[in-house]
Amino acid sequence: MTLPIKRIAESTVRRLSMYLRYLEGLDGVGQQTASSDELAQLCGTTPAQVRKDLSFFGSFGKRGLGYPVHELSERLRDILGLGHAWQVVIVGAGKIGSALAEYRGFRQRGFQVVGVYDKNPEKVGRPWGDAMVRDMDALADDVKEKHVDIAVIAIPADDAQEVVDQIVAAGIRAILSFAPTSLHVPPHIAVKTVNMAMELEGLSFALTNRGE
Amino acid sequence: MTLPIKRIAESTVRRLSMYLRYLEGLDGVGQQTASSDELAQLCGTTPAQVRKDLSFFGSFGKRGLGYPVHELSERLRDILGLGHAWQVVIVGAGKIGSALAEYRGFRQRGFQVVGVYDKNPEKVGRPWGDAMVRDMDALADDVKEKHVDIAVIAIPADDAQEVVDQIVAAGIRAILSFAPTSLHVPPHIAVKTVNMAMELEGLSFALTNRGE
DNA sequence: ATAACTTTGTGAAGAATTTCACAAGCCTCC
DNA sequence: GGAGGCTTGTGAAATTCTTCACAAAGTTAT
Repeated sequence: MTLPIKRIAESTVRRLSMYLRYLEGLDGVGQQTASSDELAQLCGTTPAQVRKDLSFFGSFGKRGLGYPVHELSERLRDILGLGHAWQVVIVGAGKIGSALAEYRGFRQRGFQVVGVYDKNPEKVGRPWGDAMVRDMDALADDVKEKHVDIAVIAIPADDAQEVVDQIVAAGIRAILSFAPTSLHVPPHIAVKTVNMAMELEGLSFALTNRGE
Repeated sequence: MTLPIKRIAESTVRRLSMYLRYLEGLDGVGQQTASSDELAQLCGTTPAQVRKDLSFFGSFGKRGLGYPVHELSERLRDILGLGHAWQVVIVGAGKIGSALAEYRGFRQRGFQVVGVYDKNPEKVGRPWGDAMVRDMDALADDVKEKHVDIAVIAIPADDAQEVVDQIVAAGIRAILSFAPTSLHVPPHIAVKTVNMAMELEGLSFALTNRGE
């Protein structure tokens, strides 16, 4: 793969992820090639955007024909690092953690859940898929010993920063947070936050101020 | 409120939502004023960004002093349209829908869940909070009759577009989707999509290509 | 083999967003 | 009431991201 010299925009990465999803769909029904125009329509973007995004990483298409569906899928999986078997822990055994556990795409894509943690004694010890819920006290040690890559934070906002500090100290490398708070971490840690309140309020704003 | 002449960037709206969250916290502990610097640190952004964001809507601060916490909270609630009692339906009675139902901030902020729908006959009729799960067939009619504003889509990607088409025809105005697919809607409909796979793959990318 | 058609890859232009930097305003203290 | 210290509000600059537009290259048909 041509290494990205420039910093790649987050929006580009998000779109790559989307291209991959649709390419896999096309691959599944045996389609051989797809044009930037077709991908753009599927993903709700523009052909120029598709071509530009892909061009950061190399030139994968054939002029006059489009992109080879199967091969581009593989390339995108490489680019996105989906070849690895990332070690994931889920922190918080509530509904959100539960929803995540149910989510198939998780394991399918190489995200391997190696532990679920909760501080509530009633939940500790309960079965959870193949494993069981462990006590939060064990989290930091486990992260260190098992070289966990990613932690999914599904606990209340007030507890989140403290837990994050612990697992950062224990060597976590990336965090996906569902806690409605901004997390402070050292710059080498990758963080994504999904904030439902923010999304809803974005809709509320759109409904209120539309037509402007 | 000074009406926004310019189109307001989505990123700005997201930050407004975050400012509001922290301002409410400060208000709760009786803090009278907050500077753009303090807000920026809390929210993980820059003071200039805070001031610029707020300046789109008016000038709420006092030089030398900062922003009045309580008053700015109220203004932000107005701006974000959180005075309304938005009517919300949840489509899909699975784990994600369930997690949403559990989410307090929902009702707190004026989002009123008036119905939960599922096409699975086993789930239809089950209790759900105060109400019960209704059959998906009733969704479009209910949206029309009850003037539902927002639909939360928590069903598989393959079913999502069809349902969305129905409720758009029935007069829905905004959609929050958890289906990992891009939804096609007329331009006057507000749509937000939360895509867990995309977030995880963003982290995978960061872990793979960091240090560049 | 040629012509007509399609589609990529990409500099350059354009648009959007963030950051800078500083004048103006408000507060406090003496 | 004047000086000193903060902090806002905001044009302008810088940066980032998207769109344009077209040459180059491949395909298909004849």
